[in-house]
Amino acid sequence: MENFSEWFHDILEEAQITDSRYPIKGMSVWLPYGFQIRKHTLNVYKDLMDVDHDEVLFPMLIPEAELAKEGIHVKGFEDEVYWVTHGGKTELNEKLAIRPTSETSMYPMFSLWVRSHIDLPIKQYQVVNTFRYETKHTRPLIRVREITTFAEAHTVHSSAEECKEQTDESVRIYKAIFDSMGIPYLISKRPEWDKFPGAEYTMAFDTIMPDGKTLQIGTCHNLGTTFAKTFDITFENKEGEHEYAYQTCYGISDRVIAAAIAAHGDEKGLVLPPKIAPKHITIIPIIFKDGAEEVMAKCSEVKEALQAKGIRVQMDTRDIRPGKKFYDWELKGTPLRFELGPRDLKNNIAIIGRRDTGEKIEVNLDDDIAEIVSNLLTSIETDLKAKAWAKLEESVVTVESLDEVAPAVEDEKVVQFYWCGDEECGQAIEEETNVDVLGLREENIETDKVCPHCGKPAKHLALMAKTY
RNA sequence: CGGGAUAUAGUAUAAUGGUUAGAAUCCGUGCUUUGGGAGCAUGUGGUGUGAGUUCGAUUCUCGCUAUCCCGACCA
Repeated sequence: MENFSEWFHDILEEAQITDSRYPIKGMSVWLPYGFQIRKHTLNVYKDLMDVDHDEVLFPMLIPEAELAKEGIHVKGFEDEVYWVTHGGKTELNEKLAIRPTSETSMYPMFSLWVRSHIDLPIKQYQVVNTFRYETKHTRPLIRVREITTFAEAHTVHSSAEECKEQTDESVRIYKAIFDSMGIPYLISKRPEWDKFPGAEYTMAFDTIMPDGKTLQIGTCHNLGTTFAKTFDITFENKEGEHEYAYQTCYGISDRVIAAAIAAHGDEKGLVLPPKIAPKHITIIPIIFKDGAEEVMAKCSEVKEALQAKGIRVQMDTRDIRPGKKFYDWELKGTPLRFELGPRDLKNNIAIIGRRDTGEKIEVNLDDDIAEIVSNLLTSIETDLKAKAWAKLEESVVTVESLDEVAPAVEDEKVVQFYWCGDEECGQAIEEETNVDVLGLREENIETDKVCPHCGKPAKHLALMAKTY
């Protein structure tokens, strides 16, 4: 995969994930196969969130006055908001923003809902589309103008400690999501100048794409009382005093799917982790004129047996040569393939092929095939994850001087270095190297290293990379 | 948003200021096939959009839209 950009663009079309020919820049269509992947990804998300969050749905339009209330926040988004200015031919008295994110849509309502500490915490999430007028070159799933799958959670708490705990918990939830899809990640605390507009601090997940650039795939923001002050979210505490509520928000998007595709794919196409694969296994009957009925009957029997055990199974009965079917499902990334022809039937065996390793396993038709398949799916999940993590770890190199940054980045690496943590120094480093500081991988550590820019004692381990 | 390039069939492409825009692939139909991308026959389908130059524009010029590369910004 020497040209990731091209590979990614082609695979989305060939595997029928999205059709990016929709005539608006940065907006594309989810095709049935891609939609299935998206659905299973959302199920992973929802299963984890539903444990102690409530799913809700807020309106997409936000009055200009609400959006403008939080000065720092609005400044972060002002250049990328779409506006609704007319209703039919009538110009609206007040422009309506199409949500670029939902804080200003949700928090005025939170203000009405929160009265006392009894009402807290509130933990809600919604899966919606959001819109951002991107000026940069857009890229399906990675940089789009309509984020079709914006899964955002918002919580309200009665103390700063609880807020901090929630942010830690959010990080744990996101780890679980990425782990179940085998997506490797780097967690870092974003630098001051790159945190979510209005947040106290931002914990971010970045993955490394095959071209060495990082992709932000999830963020957890501790909002403190910034938004509570702006939107007047107050509660009466146990002592009968009114205080501002503490909030967090955290979100993931379509990019998770982009990351899964990029993390596991190969020259033959997609390699989908079982959790999000539309089908776990494709049964390919090998049909000749003679014995076709028997082969089909056995295949159907296997299909039903697998289905009964909750395995997502399909049978490819198209009247084309088997080789074509093999290529098709390899391209689409189905984790397993089950081949059965007259010759096998005579020997009472079948072949199961693994998409990730190409390995072919002979099974006896009297064996518990559902059991074998389940076990294979589990090892595929484990192996994909291990392979992707090994690649990520290989991609991170430690540097001691800024001169080493450019060659490392040229070599498609992410660099980590010991840093003093001063904002001014960080900005200077970004300017000098023309590489972004992702953030702090480890904070306030004991080290005798010095900052490669200013020479002051280093306090943190920081990450730098070319970013998407 | 600044600099550069591109736009021909579903896809990737060839050609042309003037009769009917060509081959591939894909797709449809028929027959023979089917253990790693089948063969033959036959058929459908095309110059992004708006204006200008011109007797005549897919071709030349400009705007718009979209796509690709580089930069600033951003998730």
